[in-house]
Amino acid sequence: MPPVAEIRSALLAWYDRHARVLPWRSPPGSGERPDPYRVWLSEVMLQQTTVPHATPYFLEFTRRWPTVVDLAAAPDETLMAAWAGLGYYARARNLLACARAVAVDHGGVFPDTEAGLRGLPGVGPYTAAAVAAIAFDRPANVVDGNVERVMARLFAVETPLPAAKPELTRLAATLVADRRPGDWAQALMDLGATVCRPKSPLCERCPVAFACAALTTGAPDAYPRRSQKADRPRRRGFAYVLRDGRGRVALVRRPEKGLLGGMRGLPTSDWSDAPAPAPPVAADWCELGEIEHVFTHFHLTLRVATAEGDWPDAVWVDEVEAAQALPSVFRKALALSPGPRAPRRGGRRST
DNA sequence: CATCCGTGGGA
DNA sequence: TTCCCAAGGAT
Repeated sequence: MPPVAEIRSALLAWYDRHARVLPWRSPPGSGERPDPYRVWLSEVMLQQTTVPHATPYFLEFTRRWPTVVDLAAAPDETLMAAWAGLGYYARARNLLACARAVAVDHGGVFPDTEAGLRGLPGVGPYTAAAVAAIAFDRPANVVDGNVERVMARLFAVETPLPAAKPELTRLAATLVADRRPGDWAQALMDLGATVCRPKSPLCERCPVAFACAALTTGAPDAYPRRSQKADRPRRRGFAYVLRDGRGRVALVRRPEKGLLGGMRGLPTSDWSDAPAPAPPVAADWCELGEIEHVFTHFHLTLRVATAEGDWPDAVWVDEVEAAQALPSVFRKALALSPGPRAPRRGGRRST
């Protein structure tokens, strides 16, 4: 049997000394509950996203929309533009849907239970547990990638991920208690982020090394076991930079669902594994080169062509503002293309 | 249960 | 260069 009480007190003591200062966090042991809106917003932004990447977005969002009711009133287009660059754009659509649900169905107040939170758009098992624990002091079992890794090592779980997930969740549940549930959840995640790291874990600094089964194997970084990854195919296509000669570029609104759903983007060809097709609109095209971009499940090689001309259903947007509101893949494409104020002849060649 | 969905930083 | 993957959720 693992020394549950010792593990808990050792990790909480460590957290009291080493908790990171983060804009959405209240100091450990302060007894001060952080604003549920800020906790929820930070948790959604941090889904599959690093703290350094999400932090400036969090500060800007809370500056522009101090409460969930403010956020609920934001126009879709404005919200999506503010999210541009953060990735996983379904999160932004769900964020707005969730804010509106809280504003309309819950009187602007977040549900204070895990079950209540779970029913909100974009709030899954992890986020519901995290908000319940951190904002409402509920003893929820908060299991993210960090916690899974810590459990896999602490108990030397041999089952590979993702199959091990239920087992890791059960193990994490054995450590949850009524005392300081919010701090406990954050302590576990901080430990995973800073000490029990995916690579090169700092076991000599670990407050629960005394109980770690993976450490005794001599290769703690070999946990969690993982089943083999599928390799990413490569797709090819065109992006089209159409200008009106007055500092504006043509953008299209992408379909609500699917890749980069609901975001504005440059007009493109289809992206397939076949060679990229020629530009479909008659114009004097100048090919500028290509960019590489990596999505979650495929590599993309995008050839960028530019011309003056029109495009079906395009909206014309000032180029500087446009770049700001675009997903990264289109920012790259736009950056490749010289703007009207810095004209450049010829194109770059790839090889 | 498998697949889809971004991005950027580090080793 | 290439590979890994980070505070997941929806379908």
